[in-house]
Amino acid sequence: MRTVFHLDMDAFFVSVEELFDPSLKGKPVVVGGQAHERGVVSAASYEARKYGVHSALPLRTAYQRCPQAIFLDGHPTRYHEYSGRVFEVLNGFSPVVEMASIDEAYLDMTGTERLLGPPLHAAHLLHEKVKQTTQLNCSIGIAASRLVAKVASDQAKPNGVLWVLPGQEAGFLAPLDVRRIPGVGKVTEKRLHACGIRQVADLARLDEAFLEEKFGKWGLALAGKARGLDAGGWFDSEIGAQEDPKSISHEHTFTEDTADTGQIESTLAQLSVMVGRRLREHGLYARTLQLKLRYKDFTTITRAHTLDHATQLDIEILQKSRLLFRTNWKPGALVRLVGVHAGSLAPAEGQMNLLDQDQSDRWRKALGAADRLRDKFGEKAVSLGSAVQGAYRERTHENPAGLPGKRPEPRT
DNA sequence: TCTGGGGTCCTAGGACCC
DNA sequence: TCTGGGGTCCTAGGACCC
Repeated sequence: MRTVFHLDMDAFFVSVEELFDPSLKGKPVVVGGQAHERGVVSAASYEARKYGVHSALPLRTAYQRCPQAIFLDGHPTRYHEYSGRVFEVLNGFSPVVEMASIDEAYLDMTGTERLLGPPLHAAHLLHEKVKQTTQLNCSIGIAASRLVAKVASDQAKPNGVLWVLPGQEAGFLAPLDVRRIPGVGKVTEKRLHACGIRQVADLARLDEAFLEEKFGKWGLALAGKARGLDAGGWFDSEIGAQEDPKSISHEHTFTEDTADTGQIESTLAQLSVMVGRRLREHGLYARTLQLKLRYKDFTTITRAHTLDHATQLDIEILQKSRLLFRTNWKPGALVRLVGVHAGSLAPAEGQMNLLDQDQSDRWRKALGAADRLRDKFGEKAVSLGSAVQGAYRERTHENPAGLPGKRPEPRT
């Protein structure tokens, strides 16, 4: 029998902000941007939640509901720093720790009893230690599966510990709304309601065949979840098994919708550089590049292209995403968002002829140098995209095929 | 309600191959 | 000729999570 902890920080971003500005305590605080900006709430203080403000709510709506709230842009580097501190504490409690996101983690506590005592005791020690080293509150769920531990930490909020005893899983879940099951979102909830299923108990009563017929592969997993099992999908994976990312992407929503190709393509250049850089950081190469385009009316298209080799080079990423943009954009249509996505990632670039290989090596060295400059002097040290764009223009003159030629040498 | 940005996983259809 | 069947790859879209 496994013992799993799920630890979730309470109102994480807001709580970190309060550490740096104690005057925020007890007030309605919204992290995510200014009240009039495009964007959504990243985190809301419990005070703000009383007015119906919650994460993912548009900032403008949050303002309508709670005009007296304090709106903050937030400090991502501080959040990462505190997330790291939490991780250090967790590492002292179990060798098997997995940060599931910036503010939550799973710990496999199986076999820690001799050292830390029974689960509830260990959880209280952990809760204390987190508070002591970060001054932040968290909630902890304890169960035999990841799924139930996660639901338990949710029920324990704020600042609580909840243990679901082995054998009690179904009973614990039964009275809860189906929406509490991770993976059941707005759409699935509605479909379940349409079938008369509102609580987990209703779900557990149904037979698997019915759920599979109605909801496919997902329905089958759902049947297991209703009984507290880590049935299928992500929850079934080992805790702490950290794998390479499967995709890397960056996107940007314009402050105002635009049909200016210069603006859109220079944004594509910036996004391409960011994607290329992340690929190099991970030592990964992408074979599929994808453009994302969202229009004024929010209709969104994605257009992908698979290369015959894998790449981590900014220019190649830009070339493809720009081509996809030029061939798929409805001319004149106002664009709200553009994105660049790299998929089919692998740790090597695959077969390439020697000439291309040589060119590719030189680019990689130059880009590595640019990355280090940015590390040292900040993101603006190497003008984003313009170097690549310049190189691209030269290249198109000399070499219309866009294949690596003798020049240009990358400018950094 | 005027809707971010970074991900994961699933579905479904078509191409292509044997 | 009126039509198979499985496997794999690619593309597009969508649900969901924090």
